[in-house]
Amino acid sequence: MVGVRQFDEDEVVATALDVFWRKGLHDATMQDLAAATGVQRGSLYNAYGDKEAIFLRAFDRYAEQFLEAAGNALAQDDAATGLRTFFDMIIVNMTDGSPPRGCLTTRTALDAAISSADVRQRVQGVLTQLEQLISKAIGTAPDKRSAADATRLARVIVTFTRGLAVMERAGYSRKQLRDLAATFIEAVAGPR
Amino acid sequence: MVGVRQFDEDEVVATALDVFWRKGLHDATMQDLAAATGVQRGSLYNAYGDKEAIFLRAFDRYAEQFLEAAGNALAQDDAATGLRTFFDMIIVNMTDGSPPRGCLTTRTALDAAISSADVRQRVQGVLTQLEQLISKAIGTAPDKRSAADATRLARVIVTFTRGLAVMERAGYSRKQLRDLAATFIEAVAGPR
DNA sequence: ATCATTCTTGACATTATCGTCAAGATTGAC
DNA sequence: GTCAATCTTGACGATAATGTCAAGAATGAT
Repeated sequence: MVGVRQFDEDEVVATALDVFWRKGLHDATMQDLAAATGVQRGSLYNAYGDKEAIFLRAFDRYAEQFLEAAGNALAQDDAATGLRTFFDMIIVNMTDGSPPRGCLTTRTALDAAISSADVRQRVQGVLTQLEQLISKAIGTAPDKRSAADATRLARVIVTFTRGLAVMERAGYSRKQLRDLAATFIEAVAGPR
Repeated sequence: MVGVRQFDEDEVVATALDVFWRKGLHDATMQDLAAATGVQRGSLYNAYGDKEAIFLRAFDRYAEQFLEAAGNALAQDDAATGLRTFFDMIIVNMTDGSPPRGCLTTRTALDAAISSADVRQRVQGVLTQLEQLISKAIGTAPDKRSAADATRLARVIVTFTRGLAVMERAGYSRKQLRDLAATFIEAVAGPR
């Protein structure tokens, strides 16, 4: 390698993630990314090709962090406790920052119609993996749910987390989201 | 009135609704609206002011239709049957068209960060009214749920419908959404 | 120390959208 | 039939974003 890259790629991707999280894939511009990272537009084009390529890297980083956090939260002896911890985690995740950034996966999913197949695939990937994590967590509960039931219920839970993300965008507070999650858990996992 | 408007306002708003539903507030352009309605851009500006004003009219139309349909669906003797009919309705609503248009309220909510207070208010209005419709429907169920419980549960149900809208955008089919809704209803309203 | 390679920079061309406006067309009222 | 008010039309200017490129800067390899 001769003319060497003048910026730290990891740092750029991390900063880009922050920009995309706050503005969304569609609304974040290359100028936004250039300003936030301190790397000129031309250099970003040279290094990555286009905006979407940067987004994919940033999103992969996000997905990895998110799924790891979800897995950790769900890893409790008691499945119900795991679910509560998990919901706490995702609610903090989407209400963090000022103003709150919301859920990047959900925001990206809603842009799906105008996004590439690559982007859609990443979104589906996160949802599928999340479903599997949840299914595994509730499937190993002491009350021995059937595998089929666990899968179906896990998908319902994933769907509800998406609903929370929408409610957050609609203006619901962290406290209201927690109330919602508590009611949901009680209704779904409680009486059994 | 002297120089009279050359187009049918109702028709224009209806067509605009279709455009916004397919493309979203953000992505639909005045050119799109002009092309779809057959009314020149300049005339639209003259008649309505700007894109958002047209959107608000279209959205009001949508909200009215949607809430009426929801109310009808929920109006069943049995609350559980009402819920099932209601979920059928919203799933058809969001998977209709080719390609499916998704849920306009949800899509608009996700644009909330970049929308005006007026737009945000409409979204909240739809969600609030929907919550009240549902609360009323399940609150009058024979098993005499407490009013507080009905409100909380209604909000959970609204949240789940938002989740379904996201899942639709993520690529889930009408059939998959129906499965999800059935599992949800069974888990929440079934065992009691 | 020099070279060849890669990165960086700033400018450029292109495309798209917005909102405005003056000139012309239309039409209800008289 | 004429008039005045309103609508329509097409062009205009401004702004913003995209992606490309040639010239210059930087640096690892020799």
